[in-house]
Amino acid sequence: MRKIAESTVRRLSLYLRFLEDFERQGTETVSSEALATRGGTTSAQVRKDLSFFGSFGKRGFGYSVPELAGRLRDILGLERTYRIVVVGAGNIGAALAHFRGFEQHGFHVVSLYDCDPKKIGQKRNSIPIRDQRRLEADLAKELVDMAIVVTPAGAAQEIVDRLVKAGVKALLNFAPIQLRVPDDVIVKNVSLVLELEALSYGLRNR
Amino acid sequence: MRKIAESTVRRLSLYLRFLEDFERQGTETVSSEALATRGGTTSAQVRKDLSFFGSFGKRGFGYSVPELAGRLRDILGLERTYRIVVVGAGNIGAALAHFRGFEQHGFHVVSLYDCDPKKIGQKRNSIPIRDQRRLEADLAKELVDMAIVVTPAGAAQEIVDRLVKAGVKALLNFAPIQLRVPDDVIVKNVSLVLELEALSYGLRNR
DNA sequence: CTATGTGAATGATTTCACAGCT
DNA sequence: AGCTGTGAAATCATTCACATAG
Repeated sequence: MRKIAESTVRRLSLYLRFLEDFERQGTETVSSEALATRGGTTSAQVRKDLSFFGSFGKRGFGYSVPELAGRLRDILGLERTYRIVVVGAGNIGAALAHFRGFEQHGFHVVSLYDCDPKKIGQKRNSIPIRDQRRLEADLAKELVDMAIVVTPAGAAQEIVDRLVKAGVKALLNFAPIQLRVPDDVIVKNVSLVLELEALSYGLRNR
Repeated sequence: MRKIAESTVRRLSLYLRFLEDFERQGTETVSSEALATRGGTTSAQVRKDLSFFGSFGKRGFGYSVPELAGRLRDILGLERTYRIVVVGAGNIGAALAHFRGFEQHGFHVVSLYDCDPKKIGQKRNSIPIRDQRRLEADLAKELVDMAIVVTPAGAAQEIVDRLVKAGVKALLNFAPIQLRVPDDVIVKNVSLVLELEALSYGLRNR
């Protein structure tokens, strides 16, 4: 498959969110223009994004909402569910455990990991908090697809090395460091301070 | 000022993070190559990013760590602190209240807002939870610079309309909807499901 | 001699505009 | 008649490569 831009993939995910809304409200058909307006982009952009993967619409008509949603789920690899662990059961880790959006979209948080003996054995939203030292043993029994890293900065790289060694190929990193991983491991970073700094820049320069 | 790419601004913020590390460990001097390696980019990219704003290095030598950090803070508008409110005192809102990174970087969370009478009046990490209905009255007394929106999807647009009307010009949105705001209001979206879907796409296509 | 700063070249992404289906 | 799908054009971002300053 031809290399697809990160920005395109992110927009596809956004289009899928809109299609889910349309599905819920029973809308049958949608035009590229309608998706564009909703997502703050242009109809040409929507059509171009889709065209990398096939042609899913009917000319003069638009797209079938359920069909396009299905195609996007297929493209994004969402026809299956994913098993996830969250490493770090602090405030953010616990909040992630309670976040319903993950489950609703097929991302199943199977376990939290922490090193605080007071937390180990507890649950958050019925998800168990396990001893971080058991990570390798647990993953060897049943591998997970993705890990969310919400440890302090100092612990993140070591945890990630262990996750990678255990076979995890996709990471969502909240720690404020740039992780070093092999080429076949995908990392996405979430940095709230960085987002606020981008807002700060924006406020100042306009 | 010439229009600067979003991607450049985000990298500047990243460079600043690295410079803060260097400052802490007392490193005096850094090269574009060192910053590049750290951030997974190239030295040419680093120099180009900086060149949009001036020339801060010494040829044959590199950059003074404290000086470059200062310049970046200045460029990003971080020579001051910002007052922030968090709307929605659910799990994520509470986690944000406990997040030390905000305060450390000059983003001061002054208040949480919620509509649940059981939560109103409580505190999270000594930040008060106030009645959402008081938003306008409070902001009229003392305006905030930014708001973080962590309400359910259904409530987000209405809250944002009120924040905008009250004069807030910068929003960080966690709600899974595309917000409609006037042109002079900046919005950055954080969508964890979108990040996981991007990981899903990545896992499948390599 | 070393590492910056920067035009010029290359590469990537978005927009345009219209032919082609339905 | 209307909206998609798509090459071609335009714009935007990154990389190259080297003159220049310390």
